[in-house]
Amino acid sequence: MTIVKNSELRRELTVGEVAERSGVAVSTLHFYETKGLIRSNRTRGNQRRYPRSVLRRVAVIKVAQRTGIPLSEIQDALSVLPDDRPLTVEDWGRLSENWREQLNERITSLMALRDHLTSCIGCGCLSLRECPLRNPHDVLSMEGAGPRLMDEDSHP
Amino acid sequence: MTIVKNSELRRELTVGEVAERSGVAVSTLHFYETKGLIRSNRTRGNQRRYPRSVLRRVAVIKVAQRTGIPLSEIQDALSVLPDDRPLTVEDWGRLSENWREQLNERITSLMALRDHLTSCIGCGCLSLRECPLRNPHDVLSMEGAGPRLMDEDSHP
DNA sequence: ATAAAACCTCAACAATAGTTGAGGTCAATA
DNA sequence: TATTGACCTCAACTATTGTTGAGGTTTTAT
Repeated sequence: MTIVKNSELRRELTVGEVAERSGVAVSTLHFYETKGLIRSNRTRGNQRRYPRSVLRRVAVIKVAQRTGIPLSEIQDALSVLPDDRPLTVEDWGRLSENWREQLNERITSLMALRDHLTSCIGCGCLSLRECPLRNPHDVLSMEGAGPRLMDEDSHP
Repeated sequence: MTIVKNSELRRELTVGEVAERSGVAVSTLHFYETKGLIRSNRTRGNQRRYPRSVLRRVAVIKVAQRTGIPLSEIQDALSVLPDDRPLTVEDWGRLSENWREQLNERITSLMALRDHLTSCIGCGCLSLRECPLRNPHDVLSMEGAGPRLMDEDSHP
């Protein structure tokens, strides 16, 4: 237990403090600010000062990134929230419900891929008509314009 | 059923043909070649000609990409394989076993995240000591230097 | 009061995964 | 043979997610 000095109970945090406590680099916090993901107040000397709620905001950003969501979408989602107070249960619920949905889709897609990868060890990816990894109407078609059907004559 | 002309049974494919059949852009094939992922023979006029096996190679690259593996690693894996003949069952087995392992880890990680996201709707991410998304020794510590423990005093 | 540590902006750079365009050549068809 | 579509190289550009460094200012501690 460290003794907490009075000065450390102040309401606002410097970038360095936010960086240390959130685990992201100072440069990243600057970057997030340019992207509109976080916001800061400035001292008269133009230095950033953050409300403590920024820590939770950064944590949310990191969680969303881990689900594979790009910063632009995170920004969209966060933009409807206040950035001057901690999230409420309702705030968080709206965010996470949406993200959980996307995450679920990604997981489902990856699991399908894994299963096909597993079964394709058996087929050796040699059988055109049976291997789902080589069939445009199965997994590969799930993302963009995937590989097309290949000819049987490409076999040895 | 289209009638296949004799000239279409030739052994080598042009970039345009590979692009069309594999579903990737010509520029991407050029790019893959600079990265050592595929290789081409050249005509006397310096145009690329590919053995048909390149189609399977490109398909494998696309599958690996979907699992989240970067091109550099795909290149490493493919570099031990011949690029002048189709993959055998053994070739494919070696590749996919390794990639399936990585894919499994990603899936496991994302599922843990999803579960925490779900349970955190209930906790509203307000309870510092209970929410695993905010605890550095749980999920967040699984990838790099994640967010650190936050103060209780960041609550309203 | 002064020095050190932390902060500021802005531009450039890094890695990944490509795409686009300019300027010129090759090959297949009429 | 002439033309047209496909091809060639190379450089520059796109987007994402940041990091690094130069040159200068503010804050904090002694």
